[in-house]
Amino acid sequence: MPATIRDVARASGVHISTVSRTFSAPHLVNPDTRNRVLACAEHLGYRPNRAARALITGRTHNIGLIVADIANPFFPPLIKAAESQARHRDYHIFVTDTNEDPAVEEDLVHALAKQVDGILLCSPRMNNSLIEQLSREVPLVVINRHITGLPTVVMDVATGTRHAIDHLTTLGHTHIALLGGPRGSWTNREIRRAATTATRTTDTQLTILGPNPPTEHGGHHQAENITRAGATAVLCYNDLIAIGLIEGLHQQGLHVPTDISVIGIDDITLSRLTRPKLTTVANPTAAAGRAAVDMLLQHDGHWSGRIGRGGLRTATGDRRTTAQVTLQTELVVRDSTGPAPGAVVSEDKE
Amino acid sequence: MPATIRDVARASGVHISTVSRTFSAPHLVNPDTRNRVLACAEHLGYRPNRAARALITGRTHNIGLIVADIANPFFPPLIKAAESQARHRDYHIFVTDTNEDPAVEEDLVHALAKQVDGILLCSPRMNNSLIEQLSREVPLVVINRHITGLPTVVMDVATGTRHAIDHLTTLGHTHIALLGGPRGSWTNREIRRAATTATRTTDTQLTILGPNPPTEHGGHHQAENITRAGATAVLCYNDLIAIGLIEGLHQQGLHVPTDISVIGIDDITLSRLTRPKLTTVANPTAAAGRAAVDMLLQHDGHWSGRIGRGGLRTATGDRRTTAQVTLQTELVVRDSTGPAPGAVVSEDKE
DNA sequence: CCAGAAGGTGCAAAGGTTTGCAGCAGAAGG
DNA sequence: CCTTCTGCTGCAAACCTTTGCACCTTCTGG
Repeated sequence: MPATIRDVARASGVHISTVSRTFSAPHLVNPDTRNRVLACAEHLGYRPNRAARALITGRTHNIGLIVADIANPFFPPLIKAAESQARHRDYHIFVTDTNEDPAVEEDLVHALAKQVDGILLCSPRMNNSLIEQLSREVPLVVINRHITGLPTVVMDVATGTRHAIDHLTTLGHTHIALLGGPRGSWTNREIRRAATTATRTTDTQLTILGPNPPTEHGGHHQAENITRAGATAVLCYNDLIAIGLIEGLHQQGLHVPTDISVIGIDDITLSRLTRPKLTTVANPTAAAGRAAVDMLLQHDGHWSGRIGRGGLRTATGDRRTTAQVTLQTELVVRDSTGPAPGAVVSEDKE
Repeated sequence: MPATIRDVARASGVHISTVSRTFSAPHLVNPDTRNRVLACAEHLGYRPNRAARALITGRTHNIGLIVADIANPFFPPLIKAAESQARHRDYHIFVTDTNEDPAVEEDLVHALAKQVDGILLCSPRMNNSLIEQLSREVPLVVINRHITGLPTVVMDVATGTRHAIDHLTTLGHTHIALLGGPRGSWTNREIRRAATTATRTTDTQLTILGPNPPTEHGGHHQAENITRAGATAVLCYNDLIAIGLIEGLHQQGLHVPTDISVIGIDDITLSRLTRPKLTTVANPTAAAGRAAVDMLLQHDGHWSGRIGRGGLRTATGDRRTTAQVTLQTELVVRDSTGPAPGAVVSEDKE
């Protein structure tokens, strides 16, 4: 039933190769012929069969996107941006979910490898050497993790963390807690490192609690430990944890920000809708999604140089130039942070 | 570089057809041979080329999923469930986003048609006749819309609406406002119809305001109109609108639920995290995602009956039996609803 | 001991497209 | 008028897999 290139060829009185060229290399065919072919194709409802095209070109025009948890509100904006960017370049995106499981990650890379031109690996939980190995099997762009020698897109969460700590110390907080994220997260390590460094210079005490699952439950469970530790301010691995924490503190009868200040990281939509509105380090997730797609496709352009008949893919040893993109974060001060209880803060806001 | 069926055949000393059968019809090949082949395949890192397979079988083992807005928190749980269900059946999912634009919907169906075995059309905004027409080009399962003659998965939002209205009238509310959703939404029409019917039997006044975009802004903007109308309770098209509305009311100095009650629909995760926690009609979105995948794949099974050599797809006129699934909704009472101001309610709660 | 079945394997065509090469016509240059 | 070039088109192989059919061997039952 579906019209093939052959039907179009017959209808327009040309050879199938001419039809093929009309679509994949229009400049090679006479304008008159081209228009005739296009008219016939339109009329027959012809659409190129991507499987057949993929079979011979070796390019599927598909991209894989692997995320830890689609339902985690951090990811949808990224997915959305990536999908949109890809579509503009005539690519489609497979989205898959690993349930935060490193083993599933590896399986998925393999499963997708043969039917995509490249994979966007988002906030991976597996270790670097495995990622490097996988990147030899299929073009990979890693998001939210820096790996030397691989194309990566990361957010400058270290600077964001520093700003957050500064913000808190300025408000007079001298004992800050850090609620860490999941094991295996590069971002988590960055935050811990940055927080440790930032508090060393001042007289601030830092209490680190974790790892925690990156969900509101993760934050909720730690509420007691926070108060027990005596911190007056908390920086959280992400907004979800922060929101769960606020909820937990609230149940203990503590008020945010009067009794205790809370800062999240990410700036998911949700953070503007809770009460109090969350102070947070905004991550440009949409930009990250777009950048990753661009990097993958730009690379893909490089790779697409055919080496003679059938030389569809480059040799594995190919050392291509890898780009590393770092995106800026921004501290967004809202209502969940305030002066430390009892602290005297000079509020010269000029 | 990537190993093909031919490499495996050579390595294990059998014909390529035997290798093929080892993977696609294992019971037809001698266990000894099979193991030898599998060992060689494993050793060579062979993975079947899906494009080639798709080319000859006509089945891509891919599913398209078209949603209005990935970033709308209603969808991710559905996407996640669908993806997981599909993966268990060795299918992958293309996710695309229409930005609430009906024209994009149509384009996407066409773009996806040739590289998927079927499409899940989620909360479509286009009209029924167009959907029916598209369903003749590619297997379609429609979610959140009832169309006679097509396989559909809907939530029984009418019953949910009735329960919500009952809940409000029981609390003594006599003037209820309904904040409608976007134009073209089947769910929106259902809610309006059910609300109108439910209020007619009692002495309740119903004020309908809309259409509104299904976002928190949509609700926020209507806050003034609600108070102006004088309603003491509001049922919203979805939780996002409800949350935006509460925010807007709050800015007017009104307190929820003391001054005014608000009910949402969907029960997105967020609804449990706002303050006050939202009373809402819970929709089983994950179940819907799974059901839709099942329906599509079951149908697909039907269709896969090859008619002789190369008869890969059924004729278009094929009148297959279509299933219609309706999932139950549930009223979840939380903190955003309470007695109408001044109303005397008998609180016999045992 | 023979007919027939059953189990396992090989053969080759087919699926829709891309692309290097060859061929052809007409134009440009000498 | 002959060459050379350019612009366009046709030819056919190749991409990798699936599958109907035919063939061969071994086993079963009579």
